[in-house]
Amino acid sequence: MGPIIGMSPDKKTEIPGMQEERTGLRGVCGVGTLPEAECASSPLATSVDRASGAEDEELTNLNWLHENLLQNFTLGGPEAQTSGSPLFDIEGDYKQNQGPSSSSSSLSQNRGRERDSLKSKPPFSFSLLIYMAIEQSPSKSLPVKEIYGWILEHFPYFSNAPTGWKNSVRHNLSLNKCFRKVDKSLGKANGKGSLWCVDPEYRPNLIQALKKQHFPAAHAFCTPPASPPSASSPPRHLFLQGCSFKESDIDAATAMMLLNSAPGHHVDPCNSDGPLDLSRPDSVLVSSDPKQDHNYSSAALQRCSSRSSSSSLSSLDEGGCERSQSRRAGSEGFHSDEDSDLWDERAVQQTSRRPPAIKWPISKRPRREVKPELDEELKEAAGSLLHLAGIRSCTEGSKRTVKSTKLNRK
DNA sequence: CATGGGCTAAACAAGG
DNA sequence: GCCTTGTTTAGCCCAT
Repeated sequence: MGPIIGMSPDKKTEIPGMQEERTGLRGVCGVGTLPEAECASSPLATSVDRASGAEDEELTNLNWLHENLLQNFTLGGPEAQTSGSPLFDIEGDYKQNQGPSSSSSSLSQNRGRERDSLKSKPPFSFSLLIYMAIEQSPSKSLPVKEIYGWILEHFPYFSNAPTGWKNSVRHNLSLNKCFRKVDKSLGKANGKGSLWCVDPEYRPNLIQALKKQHFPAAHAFCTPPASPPSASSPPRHLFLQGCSFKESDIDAATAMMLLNSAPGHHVDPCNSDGPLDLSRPDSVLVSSDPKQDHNYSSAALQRCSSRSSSSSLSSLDEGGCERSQSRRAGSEGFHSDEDSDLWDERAVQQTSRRPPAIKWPISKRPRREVKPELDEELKEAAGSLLHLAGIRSCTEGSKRTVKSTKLNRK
């Protein structure tokens, strides 16, 4: 598939130590302390790779993760909230939890973390960065310049980085089928450049990419919960490596998408509070020219029928193929609002390891038949995802820490 | 080892 | 002419 990339830009520095760390910790976290029922209630939790059995299934439990990990990590303390600087680095907190004597110098540690955050790349791929930026915008569409601005604002790393990252951003926007140009007449009326928005049909795949960045890494923190999960209040801010988010930031968008997938909870991000009606086929520049369907999309089309969802990219394939084919069948542009919404539902269900053979008849499937319990489950899933933004980043920071530690040893 | 994902760099065109 | 934006290509590294 293609466009979605759930990999971090700094993967080159963080990944090598990941596997051994994960395997090393897996033995620790194998203790079955995770509540099972919540796993079933979270569509997202079930989407993680569970091929290795019950142990892994327990590890993918979202509620266990955020209810325990977030208790251990200071996600959004008062200091962090006021500073608003991207200083979350799980290393410090992780070590604080490991060691008894490190809690006295948290202020200096935070300053050190802030310095680190300026040096280290954010744990998101450019696709996800763009996705976050766009989803955070009120109109769910941004010009390139504002995408730059958002990235700079949330990831100060790039302010000191060479300008090549802007090229990468543009490259992603152009090449990644997840992003679409908005018709100038409907969007930015003056000035050059177009507005860019997230293709609603690819949104679930972006979610999954984001998710898959979250979950596997969370294994690194699979320490048995020291205390039973409590209904602690969720963090208000999530401080990631290299960036800071309010809870309402990026994963609020993600959560909103999950909520969108819930029957009766549709909030069209492109229509909600902006003038753009992206559900209209004429509101988005979509070319049927096969020439434009290059690279990612064409690869996606080629692979979509054969590959399993072993990666976030392949998962995007699943969605992209269907849409690409439908596009080639003549339906240019966005699906109707209902179509994309239905597709979202299907995507969420597919991530829930529903047998892939099931294909809902789009035109016949009842919409808006709200089952309250299902609705609540989806809401919970959205909430879980909110928390996971911090958790995954915690693990990224941890992985980075472990890696650097090993390098230092060498 | 092959394949694919992701990043980076570069060139080029178009428009302001 | 310069800058920004958008597209395209190529190459590299890394994980699977």
